[in-house]
Amino acid sequence: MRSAGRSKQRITISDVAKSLGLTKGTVSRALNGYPDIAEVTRNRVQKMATTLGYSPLSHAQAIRTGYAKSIGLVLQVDEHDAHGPFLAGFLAGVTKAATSEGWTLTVATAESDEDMLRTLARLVDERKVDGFILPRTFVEDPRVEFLRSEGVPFVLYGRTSDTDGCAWYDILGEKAMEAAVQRFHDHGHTRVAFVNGGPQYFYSSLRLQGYLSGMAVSGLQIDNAIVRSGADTVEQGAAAAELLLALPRPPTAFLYAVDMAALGFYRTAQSLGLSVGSDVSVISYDGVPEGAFADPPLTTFSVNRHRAGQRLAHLLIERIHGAAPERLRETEQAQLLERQSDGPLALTSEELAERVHDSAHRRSSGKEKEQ
Amino acid sequence: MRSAGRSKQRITISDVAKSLGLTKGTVSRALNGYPDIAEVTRNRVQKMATTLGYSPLSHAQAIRTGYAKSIGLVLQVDEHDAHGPFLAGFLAGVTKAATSEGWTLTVATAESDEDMLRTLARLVDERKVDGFILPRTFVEDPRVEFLRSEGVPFVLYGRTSDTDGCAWYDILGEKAMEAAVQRFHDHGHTRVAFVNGGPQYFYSSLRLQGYLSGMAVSGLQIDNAIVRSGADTVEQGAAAAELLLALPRPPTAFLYAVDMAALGFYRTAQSLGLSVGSDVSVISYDGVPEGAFADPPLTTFSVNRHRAGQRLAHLLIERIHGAAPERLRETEQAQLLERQSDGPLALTSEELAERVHDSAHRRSSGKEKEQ
DNA sequence: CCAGTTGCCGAAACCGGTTTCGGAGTTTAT
DNA sequence: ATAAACTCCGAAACCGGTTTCGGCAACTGG
Repeated sequence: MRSAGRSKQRITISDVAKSLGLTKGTVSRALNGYPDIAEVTRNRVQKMATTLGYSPLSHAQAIRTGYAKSIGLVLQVDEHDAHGPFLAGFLAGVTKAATSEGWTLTVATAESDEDMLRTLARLVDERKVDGFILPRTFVEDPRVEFLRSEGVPFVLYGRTSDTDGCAWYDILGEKAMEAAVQRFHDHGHTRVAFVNGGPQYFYSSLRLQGYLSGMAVSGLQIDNAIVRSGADTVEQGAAAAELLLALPRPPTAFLYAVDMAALGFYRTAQSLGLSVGSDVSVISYDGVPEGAFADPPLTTFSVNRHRAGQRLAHLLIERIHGAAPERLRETEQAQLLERQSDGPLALTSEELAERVHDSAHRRSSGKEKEQ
Repeated sequence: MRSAGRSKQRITISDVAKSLGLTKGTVSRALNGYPDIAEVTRNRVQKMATTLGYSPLSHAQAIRTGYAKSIGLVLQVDEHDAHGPFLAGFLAGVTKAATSEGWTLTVATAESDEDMLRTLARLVDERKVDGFILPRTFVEDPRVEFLRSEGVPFVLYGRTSDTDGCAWYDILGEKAMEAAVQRFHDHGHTRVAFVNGGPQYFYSSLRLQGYLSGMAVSGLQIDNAIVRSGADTVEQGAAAAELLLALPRPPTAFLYAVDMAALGFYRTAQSLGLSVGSDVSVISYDGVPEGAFADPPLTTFSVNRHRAGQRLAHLLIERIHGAAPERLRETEQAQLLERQSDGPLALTSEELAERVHDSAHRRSSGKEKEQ
């Protein structure tokens, strides 16, 4: 059960105390900023601690203080791996901020909603983490309810409706949607479709708002026939595109709330012989790396995930230290990546309909694409 | 410094002991399989523990046992974020295996080599983790040397030259390269270029071996002019492609050791007006999601990262428990994803050279593409 | 029947910290 | 000068476990 063990003897708080002729209690208080320690003593202790290379064992602290100095992140893996591309930079941001304050990041994964709650419970039960970062908030989020009822600190990556006790960091997706509509409008488009993500995500409601507001600002007519939702994956995005393009008066501009779904739009457009970026325009949101390698590269709003991670870690630590959640709410703008999937209006809605119709005929026999 | 704290009172080992009329020492021994506990007592204890919902506090255990039951993973972020797409499934695998044995995953990031060693040292120094999974092994790997000298358990995701004390899990990239060459050969290609990753990675040496062996098996001539290395990113891959295609007798088939670099090949091919999958063929290795959205979809060897993570976590835990590293070495095959970036020989090397030459002329004027 | 094992558990030390309590020495107020 | 109030630190309990040690009772063997 042992072996493979480390050898080097750690230097403990007692070592520091001994070499200073103090007791470990005094050293502890000196290091932790208690007021009943003479300033000169505190300095001696701190100096000795650094020259000896002492650093407290967080486990030992945790057992008494109850705080592990660890932030928790539980990823839902089955979730149409939308997480994937988000992850690397995000983790870097979180750990960077965490380490700078002497904290660590504990990550776990869950395969279902129940698994998620079980995992959260286990981590907090075993005191492995002091709080959580919750990515991708839902309209009805069981994680929030659970943690709130348990009194466990958490910070949302995203916003939510029931803001009670919630701290968050979020990107203003609604502003991005609004700007996208105006960009389409500036390019002469008037029939702008909106393909939203799943209604279970809170961000979907925000992005819809943004779309509607953008349409209003641009003075464009809202047609519910070209507003869809529930597209988070490539397949779902492709299906939505098929439906929209098959309309009698198809939209010429497509605003997607989610990059992966927008990549599905490419698939449909291609199979209909439509050239993305000229025949039809699409703008999306997320900034996934796949978008840069699509043909043509996807115009999208990118979020700085590194920064998001960093801020979230910071906010969570503040929250754990007792800051009021109301004070811990930050939002930021997404950044437009102007690429080639959108452009000036080239085909009218009617011409587009014709093209689609023609292509549908040819499709009955020949299959295949080329490039 | 406090507040926001949990309320519910944990039940401790003393609670279990008290409600059984035993001492906590006895309960501890009963739960941990000590032989000096009567079987009937052990059963009573276990039953009571579960009905009371007792689970030991890992920190409290760690302080005495020295083991935090946590596996460490330090990601190098500056590393041409090749990590990105690898990550999600990998983490899921690691945490799945870890949790099933009551362990957790602590992740950190490092921004440079020194930062990496510092971070490793810190984590083990503070006893935050009991060992590490080291992804992407280098030919000369400072992490390995450091951990070996410190006596800290670790497991490699990849192999290495100095196998002393090393346990690992790896995918047989060399077999994949070999199979790819043969696939090209079966399609009539004879001039097969190889674009390797950076020579600092150990896998590059293996993949080169695989390429050479594949060429030998297929009876193809090896021409050092069409064997390159150092391409891990899109840009580097694109640059290599430019050089190779500018040769008097350019290759018609391109074997890339790294997907991201292969995506750079697309860029170059496109700018030269070459159609990937027909005019020129490319096969690669990694199975990054971006490849599926390239046009045409990239034929590549995919590795099951979820499984890799799972096995690595398991191996590391065994290693920490004292198993000999020689016993902890596993390898597996990559899986070919037959997509559309390769095909039968269509253009001879000479015809290809001509096409490239013509295109180079037209290129002097027009310029576009960005990402 | 008695000495020597063996089985089983309690008592207590221990791990490396934190926190409470009290008291000695010094300063301030009267 | 003395009482009261501070300053500052030692002593010891404590957190929640693990591990060592020793001893009692029940078996053995001779």
